[in-house]
Amino acid sequence: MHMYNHREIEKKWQKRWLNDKTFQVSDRPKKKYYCLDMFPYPSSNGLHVGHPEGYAATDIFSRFLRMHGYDVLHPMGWDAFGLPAENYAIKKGVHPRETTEKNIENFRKQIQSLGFSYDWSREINTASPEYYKWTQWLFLEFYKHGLAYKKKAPVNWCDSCKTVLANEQVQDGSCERCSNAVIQKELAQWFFKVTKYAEELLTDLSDIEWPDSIKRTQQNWIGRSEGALLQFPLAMTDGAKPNYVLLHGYLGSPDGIFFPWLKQALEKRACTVQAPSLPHPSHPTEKEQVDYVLRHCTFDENTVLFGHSLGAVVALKVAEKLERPISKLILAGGFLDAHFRDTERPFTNTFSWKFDFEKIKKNVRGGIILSEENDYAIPPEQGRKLHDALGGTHITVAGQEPHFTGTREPALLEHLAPTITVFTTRPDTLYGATYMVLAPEHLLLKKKELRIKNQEEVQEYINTSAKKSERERLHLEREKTGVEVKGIKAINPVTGEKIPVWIADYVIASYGTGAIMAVPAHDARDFAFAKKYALPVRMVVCPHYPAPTCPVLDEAYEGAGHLVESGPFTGMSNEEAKQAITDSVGGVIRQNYKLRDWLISRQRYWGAPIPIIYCESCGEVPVPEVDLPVLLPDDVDFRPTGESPLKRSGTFHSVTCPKCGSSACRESDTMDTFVCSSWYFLRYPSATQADVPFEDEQIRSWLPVDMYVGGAEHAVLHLLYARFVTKALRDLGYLSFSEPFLRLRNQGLILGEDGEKMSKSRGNVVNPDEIINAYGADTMRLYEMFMGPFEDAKPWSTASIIGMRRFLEKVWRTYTAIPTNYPNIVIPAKTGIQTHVKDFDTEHLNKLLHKTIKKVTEDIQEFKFNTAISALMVCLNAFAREREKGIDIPAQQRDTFLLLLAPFTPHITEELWSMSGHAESLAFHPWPKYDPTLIKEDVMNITVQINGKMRDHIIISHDVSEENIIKAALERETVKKWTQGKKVVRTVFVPGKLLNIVVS
RNA sequence: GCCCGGGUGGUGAAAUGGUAUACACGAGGGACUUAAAAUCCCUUGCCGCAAGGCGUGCGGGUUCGACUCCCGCCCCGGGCACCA
Repeated sequence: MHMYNHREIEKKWQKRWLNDKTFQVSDRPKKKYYCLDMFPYPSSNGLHVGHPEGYAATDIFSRFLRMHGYDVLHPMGWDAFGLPAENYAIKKGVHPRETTEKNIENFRKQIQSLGFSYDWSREINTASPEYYKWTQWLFLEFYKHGLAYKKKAPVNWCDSCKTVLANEQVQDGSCERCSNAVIQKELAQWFFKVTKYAEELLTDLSDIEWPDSIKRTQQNWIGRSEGALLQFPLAMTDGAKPNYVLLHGYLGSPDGIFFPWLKQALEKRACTVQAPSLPHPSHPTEKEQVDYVLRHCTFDENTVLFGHSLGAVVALKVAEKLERPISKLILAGGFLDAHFRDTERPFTNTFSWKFDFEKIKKNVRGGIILSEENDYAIPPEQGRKLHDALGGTHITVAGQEPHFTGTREPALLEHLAPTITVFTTRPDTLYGATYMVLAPEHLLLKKKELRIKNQEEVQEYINTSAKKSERERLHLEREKTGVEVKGIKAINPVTGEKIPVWIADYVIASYGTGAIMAVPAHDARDFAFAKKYALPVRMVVCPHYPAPTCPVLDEAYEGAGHLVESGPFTGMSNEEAKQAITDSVGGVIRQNYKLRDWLISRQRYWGAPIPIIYCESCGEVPVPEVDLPVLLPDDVDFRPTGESPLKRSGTFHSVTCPKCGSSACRESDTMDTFVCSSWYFLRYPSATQADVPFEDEQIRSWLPVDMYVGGAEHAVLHLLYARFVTKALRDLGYLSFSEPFLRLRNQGLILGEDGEKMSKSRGNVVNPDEIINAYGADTMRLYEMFMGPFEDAKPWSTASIIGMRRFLEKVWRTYTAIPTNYPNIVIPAKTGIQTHVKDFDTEHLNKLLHKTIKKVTEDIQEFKFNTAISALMVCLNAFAREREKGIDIPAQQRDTFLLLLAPFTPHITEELWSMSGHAESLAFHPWPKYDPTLIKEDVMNITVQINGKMRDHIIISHDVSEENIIKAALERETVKKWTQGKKVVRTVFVPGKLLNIVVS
């Protein structure tokens, strides 16, 4: 017999599990459970004590489930791309591939030294070409379906990391990685269309079992609010009124979709509108329709020619044939050839599809091309082609309905007539709107025809706010600033009143429409601004209606009430008025989200290259799937310059176009590493398959993930992205479920001994290797699980580990009969137990054991590992006391206890299990069941309270009635002492537990 | 400013309407030992000789009874941050 030697035992079992492939699962599970850890970034610091906390929890859970007969998929892999390896390369000149490989080796060794039951045959590495080939495939799938797109936009730029960042990676206006201030830069970048799933990402939260705090964080991040789009015509001090020619499309008419609404809105602005009904809308021919327009409509230098869908094609042809130039050409959902996304249309051969763009450009002074982002018929490149041919402005907007088929399309009106469109959650306060505010970046300010009188002042304000970093805006910007835009006024659509237009950076360009109607009486921010610049405050919602006078406001009133000073709506409740006022001005109710599309381009080297090629003649060309992976070249100078390092690799950068063969270049940005980690859980089941990213059958067998464990810091990063990718892949037909992770648990942070977050600079980092070496993996696992509630942050204490080690040594002693230094068995005098009691106290200890089974089983299911361990300790202490008395624990009870302990400390339990004569591993042994009849106590211990204070206990059998218990209680000396000379007012009896006697 | 989590012995913590402090660390005492370590036993919220009183951040409330529920505050931690 030996002393407990953790080094020997742990090495032995770890080796055996690996050699025997104990934890490899089959591809065809009978009863599946997918238990997943967030895979680590293999940093050069090695494992941190925070890692094993989550890994121990999933390991306990996996082992527990295996003992319940589940086939548990429990894999591990490496989130291996990322900045630290690259930064290290810059500093030390070691290639990131080399560092990463070394770090992975180290991580694997460390993780294996903890005896986790991973299926190592499914290990994945996101930086391997076998993996990132499929990350690139994912990008291409998204690209093909309009979920990946490139656009020029103001983006977050970290000048120290020399790369752009996603919104989710900006914290307090600073870079998440290096804390450098983030500035705004206008760059063309790749985005994933997360916003398409905003609503679903929000509502599906109710289907998953996640911590409420994470759900709430995601909810807030998605930031849905319901409001109205309202349009304010602009009144310019001079300038002629345009007259409009509106052309409908295939199967359309001037009475269809948005045309009546649009016509009315333009006429309200005192413009003339011609909206001809084009001949044969269901069998349109070019000649007939174009001639019809030329014959029936009049054109002059103030004409704005508008065409929707096929009407846009007619408009182009009309513009080509005009004799005099017109003011403007506006095309919505237009196209240049008859290739549609959905079906063929019958006018393919009745139009010529040849355009004289020079002539058209000569005949129109300006042009606007509007693409609809969810267009079901017109592919996005049509808008781009039109723009290439015509110039002017090309804008992709969200229509009310795909392909601008809503009955009201505010986006169109906005571009047809000078208009400010606002999003407001308070359309009920429209009568109180006394001024407008545009964000400094608002497109309207770029329009020359506005004839802004203080252009210089306005431009200066725009410039200064553009220069401000996010952080500056945050820190020195409680005080609002702004400049009035002189020379234009907005018209309040209900009062007809002309109100001033301001620009101010308290309005954010990227939210809503980038413009607001300011209602200072009912919005705190507008109120502060109005006070500063002496703008009128008009109260229109009063909480005291119908009081004759409303209170004078010294702050904004944002609560509910009834409308006052609001024309026909006066007296209506403000909630009702929201819809009523919106309708009366032709506005639309709309949901708005704070969520932005996910910016995935990174100007860095150590990531998956974006598989796009730019060809001089074909433009943007996706790399054909057969050419994947686009390999990351090794011969690269990684120094960050702000330009992607890949651009400087000649072998990588210059290529030939896969479509036409002419010279082209590759996209040189790489993908955000979060793209790699947004789908890795789909890969594990098919980890070794080279021909597909994930195999159908495997997906059906194993997914979705049943239990997912990791840190809460990913609440709006990884966890949101993975949900998005899952939904997108479902819509592309690859998956049949909508949520990737059914249950989620977050481990709490392990703090340093000083109670602060562990960090190198604080010097409070604990190295798990030393702990494992000194105390053993089992002790380490047990300690991390015993520290406190799994989800709470808790400070590390090396001194406390000894308690866990003592517990395991006690287990060892109890099972191996290795004597303590006690020379022989001595019965402690105080207990008064007779020496002839040599039998296991079956009755009492069996009860305790069965209570322990119940407690441990329930606690593991609820991730309450700390109390489960404490229950195991209580049970063992009782066993050990028996052993102290020289009494043997019967084999059945000994085995049961080992099985309960096994998920927590697998090495020592396997060893003791085999020493007890079991040939098979206990990893798949059925989990013990408890006997409910054994758990019941046969006598009740009733607490007796007097006036709610505990005074006495009575021990009494179950069959005694309440009445008799009260009687018995009142006869007790201790009770009498309190009831003497008092009257019993009432008694409260809790069966089996407590009796409260109320006296006065 | 808004949202979330938390505040219980010397320490990590347990108890989610019914005996406050299970389990563990630390501390003190004892047994064993030439001695130490290990082990085993006892004690360990505060005041008090005791009877008893007080006690879960603070102040109120609901209740026969509150760490637990409600209202108002204070402090600590985390997240969001001019989102119309």
